[in-house]
Amino acid sequence: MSNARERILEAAKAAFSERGFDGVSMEEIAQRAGVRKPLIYYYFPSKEVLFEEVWNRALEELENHIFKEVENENYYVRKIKRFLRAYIDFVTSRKVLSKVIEKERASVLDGSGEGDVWKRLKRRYDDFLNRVAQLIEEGKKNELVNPEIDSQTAAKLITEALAASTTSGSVLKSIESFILSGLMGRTGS
Amino acid sequence: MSNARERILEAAKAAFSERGFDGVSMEEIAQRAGVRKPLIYYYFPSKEVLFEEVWNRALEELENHIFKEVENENYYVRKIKRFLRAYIDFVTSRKVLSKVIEKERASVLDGSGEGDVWKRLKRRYDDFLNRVAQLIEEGKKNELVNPEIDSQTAAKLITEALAASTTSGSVLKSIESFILSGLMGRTGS
DNA sequence: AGCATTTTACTGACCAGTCGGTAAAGGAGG
DNA sequence: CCTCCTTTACCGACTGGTCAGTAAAATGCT
Repeated sequence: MSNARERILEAAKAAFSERGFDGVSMEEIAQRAGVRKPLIYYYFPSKEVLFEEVWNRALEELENHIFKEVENENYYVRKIKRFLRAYIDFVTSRKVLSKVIEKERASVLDGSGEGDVWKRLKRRYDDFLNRVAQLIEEGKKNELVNPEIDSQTAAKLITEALAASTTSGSVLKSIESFILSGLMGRTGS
Repeated sequence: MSNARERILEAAKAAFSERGFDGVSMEEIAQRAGVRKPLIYYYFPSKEVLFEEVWNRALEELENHIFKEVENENYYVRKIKRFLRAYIDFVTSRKVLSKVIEKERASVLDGSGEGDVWKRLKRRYDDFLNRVAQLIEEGKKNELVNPEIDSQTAAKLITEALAASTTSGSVLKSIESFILSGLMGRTGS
């Protein structure tokens, strides 16, 4: 088993999280991995594909962390609270991964990337968003989430908002109650 | 009065909004402005400073649009509703400007940019964030906003969430009520 | 076992092209 | 002539990516 490939991925993850896709050169990744640049191309056909694997791994870890915590809980209010707590926990404890996503989400989502790779990145993120939307939809069926709220929009809004909360521990409770009230409340017009 | 400078800024704005700071070359900006590249350097000392002016203008327009609508309203609930509506209106009607901000906000905020310029960009954005936080603080004084909520965090969260809502018209009401409930509600733990 | 061959993991040297940025010289109007 | 705007021509550094080659490990064959 080659650990060079893994070291490259690790270095790429760190680099992309600091400066984003365009801000990082293959040479930099190679140096951080303690490897010559052509070796990266031995394992990955292009910079884009390398980023794709970093991106997919980040989303997979995020999904695992969040939905594992949620699936064995049947009472919806507890479920959504667990979801929020797990999300916040992920963002604060796995900052590197979170920043990879945060830095490129805007570019991935508005689909300005022209190659196949960027389309796949977008699909992957949309899948994640759909799982969150499904969770909200479930709350509407249980009549615990405001039915006026569009699930897709709420999913986008919540994930975006939570990603921004890399702030320290004490304020997290307020984030949680903020979103919770937003979902359930009915203060509109 | 030279309109070349203005054409350059306009072209830069459009380009940066599509591909972000690192994704755009000075040559591309020059071509889109119908100008040779060195002319950009006649008006702007560097790519960073050019971006700085685009960034500052975007934030200034956003602030004007938002706070102009708010300042002559004294009843707080109407005030915050106007704020949200103006924000959503800006995001949906001035998409180019919104995207400039959205694409670089993560990089600007985590301060990985090393030069003076990036520090100034961050300061500028923090100022904007503080004005939003002040608005929320005002709601706490009027006992209309949940006092558990940290204003700074809420400001970050709301702006981040609103920026993501480039979706079409019908869902905007639900975004508004979502955030409104989040601010006022008290469903926490 | 021992030898030959293929595969794996890796590197130095090097592309062609692009990057941000510059020096110097027009061209136009006063 | 001078000053302001604009261009032509160019630079060194760096970009993503390629290629020929290699040490060592795995495999096949006898």
